[in-house]
Amino acid sequence: MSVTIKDIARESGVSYSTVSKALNNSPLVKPETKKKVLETANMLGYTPNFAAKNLVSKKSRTIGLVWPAIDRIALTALVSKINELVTAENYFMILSVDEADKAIGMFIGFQVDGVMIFEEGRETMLHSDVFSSIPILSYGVSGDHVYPIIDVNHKKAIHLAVSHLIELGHSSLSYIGDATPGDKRQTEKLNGFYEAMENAGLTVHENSIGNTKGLSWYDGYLAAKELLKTSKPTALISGSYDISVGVLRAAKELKIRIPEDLSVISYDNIPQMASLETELTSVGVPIEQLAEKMVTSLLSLIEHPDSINLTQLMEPKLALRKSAKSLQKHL
Amino acid sequence: MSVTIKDIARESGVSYSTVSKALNNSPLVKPETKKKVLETANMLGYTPNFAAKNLVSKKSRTIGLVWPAIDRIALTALVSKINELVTAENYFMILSVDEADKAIGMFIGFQVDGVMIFEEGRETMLHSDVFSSIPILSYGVSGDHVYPIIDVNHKKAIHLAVSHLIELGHSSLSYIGDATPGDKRQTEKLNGFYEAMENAGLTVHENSIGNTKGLSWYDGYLAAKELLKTSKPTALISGSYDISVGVLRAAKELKIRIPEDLSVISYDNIPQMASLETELTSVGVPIEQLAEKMVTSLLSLIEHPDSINLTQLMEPKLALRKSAKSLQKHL
DNA sequence: TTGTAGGCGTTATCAT
DNA sequence: ATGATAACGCCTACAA
Repeated sequence: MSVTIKDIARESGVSYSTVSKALNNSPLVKPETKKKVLETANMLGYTPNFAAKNLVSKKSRTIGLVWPAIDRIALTALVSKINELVTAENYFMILSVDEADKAIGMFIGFQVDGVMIFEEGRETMLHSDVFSSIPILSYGVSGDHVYPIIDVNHKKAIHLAVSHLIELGHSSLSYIGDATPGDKRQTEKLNGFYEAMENAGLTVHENSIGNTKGLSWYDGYLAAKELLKTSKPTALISGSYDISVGVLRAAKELKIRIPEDLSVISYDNIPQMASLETELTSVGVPIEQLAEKMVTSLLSLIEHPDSINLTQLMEPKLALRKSAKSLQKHL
Repeated sequence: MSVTIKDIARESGVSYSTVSKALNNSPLVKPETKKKVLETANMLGYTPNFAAKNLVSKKSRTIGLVWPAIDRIALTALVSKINELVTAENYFMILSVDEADKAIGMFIGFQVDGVMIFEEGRETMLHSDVFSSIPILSYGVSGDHVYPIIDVNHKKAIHLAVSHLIELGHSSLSYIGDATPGDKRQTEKLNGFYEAMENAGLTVHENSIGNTKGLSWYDGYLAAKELLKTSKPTALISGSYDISVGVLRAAKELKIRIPEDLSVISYDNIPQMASLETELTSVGVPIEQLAEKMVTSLLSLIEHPDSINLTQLMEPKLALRKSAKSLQKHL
């Protein structure tokens, strides 16, 4: 049986409504009373009951984050950053690794004020009544969604990568990534590649596209092995962090040195890029920017429920590391 | 304003207490009434309010997991597995990436039934009143804790690694890991190394121990570079997954091939070991076993609060992969 | 400045 | 089989 404000009230000889006020730092209570109450509260080891609190206030100052794919490590840094920002705004954040539907149901039950979804691959279809009952923001894929989305200009990102490689003197470029039709985010990247190549007047040979058919490192590994055996590009763009991990592994097995024999640029602008055996040059939106945008967007959605907040496209940047090298030097 | 059982009651022409019973599938309500209630509930898009529910029932069927170090990826697989098991037992799981104190305070506020802590490095000191008010289980370090701990027999793990390397013909072994005095878990590993070496009649030279002074890959990288330059072991044991990542990177820069020039065994028995550029042979408790043990322990603690549940030591296993090789072949 | 009372959404115990 | 009604812990008018 945990201690409640009534216990504090009894112990400190005031009414429990006074205790409530004192605990909430109301100006309506005499400083010394407040002090005494706080002391006995502390002494008794009081912890407020959110269930009761939320029940009456209809607010929890908590946001829920739906993150089913924790094994895809590309997002951990983003999660940490978001938690930081949310904390700074005096909110709590709780995570769920369940599927979106289940997680959101739970969050609503717990009376969170808003939820963020990390969508992976195909868009999560939510029951239409869900997003009407609570502010929802997704780090996901633009489309005809009913809830607002923070998305990345994927095409632009790939354009950046292609341009950089061309500047380095490459003309034989390959792309490796998931081309499963249902996954808009991934197909955007692939389309961006075709587009950028065409703009540059370069042709894309059929066997210079590697379809991983999945997003795990192993998918990347298999596809990279296939690709690097049949085709001999001087530069390769990889669709995600995890896929890049597979590419590195494949290259190693095939005794292809990076960047000496092959320049690689990876999608996903995250710190982990620097901790790979070969530091990967990458393109993507820096996570600080993403985090900032997501938090401010969701909080404004919570605090001004009327604010119409549609899809927002974030601008990617190129992060230079050690996996892409000028071709000239090695001619 | 979300829909409550009173709305359902009004809409379906029964009292709200009947609605409550119907929703909870009580046998005390006529099937047709139940059906009607369920229908209108569904029509209205009703979602139960946990705050209210928990308030009266004093149970939430939810456990909280404290996981401040999400950037240390060694644990993601464990988290997923735990979530799976917990779900199978009809519980929810929510995560927090805040510090233990804050996270637990929040969890208690949300009325979770129990909490798990992933302790990283130094032991989290909790206010003594915390763990008396809620079942707590830690994946942590044995010691004079007041709450139960699931720990790993770290020494044994290192012993396994050492024996394996000796069987492969190695006698010049090094250990690299965090030797910061405060961190019991890490120092256990180091002590295990000394012990195993002594048992085998091998001497440990001073410069064959690399102190990373931290647990990030970069710490491992720096220490490995130092170690591999000054000493020339034929085999190396690394204290954690992340440190191993750093070791791989250092070895690559120094043009040391694994396992041809150097055999490596890493601590941490997790799937990610197989996704590194070089698949690492490793020692540690398989995560399925850990997850299983943790979930059953916490749930039994929740359901039988009297069950005294002290520190439990899990037995590590050796997982053979490709980073450790017989020395003979290369003499 | 403090105390009283009503209500938040739900369950559980009574009556009916 | 159904309906009042009293909790659960807290907040917030309003009254004293």
